[in-house]
Amino acid sequence: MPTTKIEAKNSKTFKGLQTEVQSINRIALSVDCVIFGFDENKLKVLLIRSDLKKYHNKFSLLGDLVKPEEDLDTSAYRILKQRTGLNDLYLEQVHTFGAFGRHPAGRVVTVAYCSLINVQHHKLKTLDNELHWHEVDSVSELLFDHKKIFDLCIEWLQKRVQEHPLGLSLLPNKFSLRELQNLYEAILDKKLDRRNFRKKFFSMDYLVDMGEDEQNVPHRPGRLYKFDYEKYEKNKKTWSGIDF
Amino acid sequence: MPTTKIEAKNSKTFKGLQTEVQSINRIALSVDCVIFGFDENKLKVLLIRSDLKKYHNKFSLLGDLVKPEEDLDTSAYRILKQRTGLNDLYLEQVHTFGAFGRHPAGRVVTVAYCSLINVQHHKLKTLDNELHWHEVDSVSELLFDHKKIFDLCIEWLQKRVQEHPLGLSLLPNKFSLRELQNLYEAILDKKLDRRNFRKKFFSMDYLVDMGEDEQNVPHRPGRLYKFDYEKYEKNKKTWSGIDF
DNA sequence: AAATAATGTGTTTAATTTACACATTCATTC
DNA sequence: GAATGAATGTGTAAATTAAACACATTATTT
Repeated sequence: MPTTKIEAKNSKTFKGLQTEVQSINRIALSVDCVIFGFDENKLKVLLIRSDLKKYHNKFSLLGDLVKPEEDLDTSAYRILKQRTGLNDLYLEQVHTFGAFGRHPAGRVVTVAYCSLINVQHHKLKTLDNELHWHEVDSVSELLFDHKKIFDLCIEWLQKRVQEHPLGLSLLPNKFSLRELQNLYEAILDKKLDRRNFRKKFFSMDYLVDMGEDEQNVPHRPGRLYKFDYEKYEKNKKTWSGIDF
Repeated sequence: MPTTKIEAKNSKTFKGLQTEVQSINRIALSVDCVIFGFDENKLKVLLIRSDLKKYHNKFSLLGDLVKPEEDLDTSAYRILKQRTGLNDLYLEQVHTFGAFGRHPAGRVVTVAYCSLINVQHHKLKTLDNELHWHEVDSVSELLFDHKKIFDLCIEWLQKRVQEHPLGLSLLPNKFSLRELQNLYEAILDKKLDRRNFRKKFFSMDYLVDMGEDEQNVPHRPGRLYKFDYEKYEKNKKTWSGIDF
């Protein structure tokens, strides 16, 4: 049983706290976005080539410092907007990385967000600048601790797509079941049984038949569906069962 | 299709970045710990009465500012150590709260951590100070946005105990199945079938029979078990299946 | 018209989850 | 020490869910 003295109270005055908050003890805070896309049946991530000479040829996540009067979430949306030109992307906070030596420019704690975007809608925008879509399989080295952040976000995504339909925001509004399955296979890095996959999705009963088929495919076209987010929001599951 | 100009590059020099990181754009960063305990078959949370006159009689989570040269995780462990006297508690980061106006003393972004401790081992320490165990059901008003943080951590816990054995760190090393079930019922706020609960836990096959029975219970004593963390770490599941 | 390639569908089996009841053991009470 | 009370400990049947697996259909291409 440890004998350490325990601090019984918050021993600070409000003024003292204000001083600490407003002068000392400050830290730079940043947001880094892991932006996923899905194209050519591959899961991709949007990276930027660092233009700092010190780090030329290294790619990094898209990030920026949080402004002093900006909500943290707003900051993440701002960065997305700046980089992709879009609001209304799926965005979720994943984890905060705060190891002391993680950034060479000084103490920077960064909050990682994952975003999912439909590559089809943004393909043109990345052609002639330093932004590039990379296949997630081939991401090896990134700036600073960005590889660690990226790896955690991949894990997060794999888990999350199994219990939440966020993955669907990587697809066009209308999609075929083949596209959907390709997406899941790409994210989970695993082959799935086509019949069971369909059965599963149909039984969840959130797919709406659009009454149209695919066009311009070199084989029999598949049916197109959209996802009924409204219905999903109403029927969300909560309890899944103890299992580990 | 939006027409916003997209920032193609990180347009900052390293020096410029250093300036931003080291002078302007700094923010106070804190850690707030939601410390769960389990006692008298109730899920409890450790709160502290604010000693700031402005906020007397309000309870708050246990938190402190992150020091400029301290790892974020280290910070959380330090706070736990200061408040409970213990290292080696289960601790996990949950979410970062960064709304601009959340703290009256200035801009403070806080990282919420959940910690689980065995109340039996620490009961005495909280008797004569401002720390109190509260039943989670009866937590209503907390300082600042701490209720929001607390609510999220409860949700987090409910989900997490179903897919990870962290809940067991709320129990003594040796525990009966009844205690285990009471714990799960308290956390999930739901009655569970005793037979199916046992079957489930036995089938996961991580409970080790200690060859002893409960003592000093006013009825037939139950068998005592411990959890085999080593085995769990080896056999961890990963894939669970698409379902939402 | 034939060949190709992917879509679309159903059944059987196994595994898991749920619902449910009675005998056993220890402590307490009379 | 016999009877009572209260919680432990166990098994089975039914229902649901997941897994494995094969063939007919449709549009395109040759």
